[in-house]
Amino acid sequence: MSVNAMETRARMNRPVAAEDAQFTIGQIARLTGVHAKTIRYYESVGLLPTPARSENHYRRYTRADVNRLTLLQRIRSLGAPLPAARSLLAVTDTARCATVREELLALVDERLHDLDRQMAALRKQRAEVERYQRA
Amino acid sequence: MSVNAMETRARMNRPVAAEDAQFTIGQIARLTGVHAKTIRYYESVGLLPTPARSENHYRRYTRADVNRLTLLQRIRSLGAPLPAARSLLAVTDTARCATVREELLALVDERLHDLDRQMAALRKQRAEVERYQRA
DNA sequence: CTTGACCTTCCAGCGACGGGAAGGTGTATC
DNA sequence: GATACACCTTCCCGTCGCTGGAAGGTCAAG
Repeated sequence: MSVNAMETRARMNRPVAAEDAQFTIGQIARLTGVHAKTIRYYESVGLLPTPARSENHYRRYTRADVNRLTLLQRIRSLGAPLPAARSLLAVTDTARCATVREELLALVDERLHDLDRQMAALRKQRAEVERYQRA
Repeated sequence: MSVNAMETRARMNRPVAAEDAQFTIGQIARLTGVHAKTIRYYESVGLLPTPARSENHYRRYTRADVNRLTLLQRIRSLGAPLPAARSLLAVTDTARCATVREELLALVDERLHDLDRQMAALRKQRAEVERYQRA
């Protein structure tokens, strides 16, 4: 079955308004760039809520799930371990937008700092290696 | 037994010239900053040669082992995976100093490049997060 | 009817160690 | 000599964040 056919079917099975459209796991995988396997894993460790199921037992995801997964993916790309991602996602569930923004900025800045330090150390090593032959 | 006592004993057991002094695993761990566990692991996967043993079955390491381990540790700190480290160490076993130096420099530069790209991506994300609240 | 793309569950393994058990060895101190 | 303690040995299991693969169900198209 093609992606288009799938999306058509999804719409046909449940005639819904655009904002609570449903997606299969493969569809949100393509939408977010996160592998289906990884999505199931995130669910298994409680980072994503257990989704509703269709009659054929397929997972059905909503826009909200897509958003959450997108945010999760970004947090992960900052190098934050899953426990940190978990607590940050917990914040987004309860707190205001500004708080989330601050936490994200803090995470980004911390990571930038970290990379800075790594690069400094590397440049030192580079100089050392350059002296290596002469020594 | 203290470290000093250990070193004393090592010298007493085998009266040797300074350049083929022997070390226990704990001693080279302290010298190189690599955990004893990690050293045993490196040996188990063939990154370090199987060392000689004392009569009490303790591993005995030489200056050469210390050097190799130090190099290995540096390669690892560049983020190279163990297979890459393995092949680079293989180079050091057979090739001339200049070759090793070039390989190391290539590794460092590659890593620096990588970090650069990461930082650029992060700064882009940062800008996005800053716009996040206003949107 | 078959092909093929999806989806499901479950179990195994990766890299690079780290923790901890169970036991041998060495020195220092009582 | 007994004991305490640091060190060493092998062994096997656990970690993190997935990823692969087996074995099977479901759907649409040719």
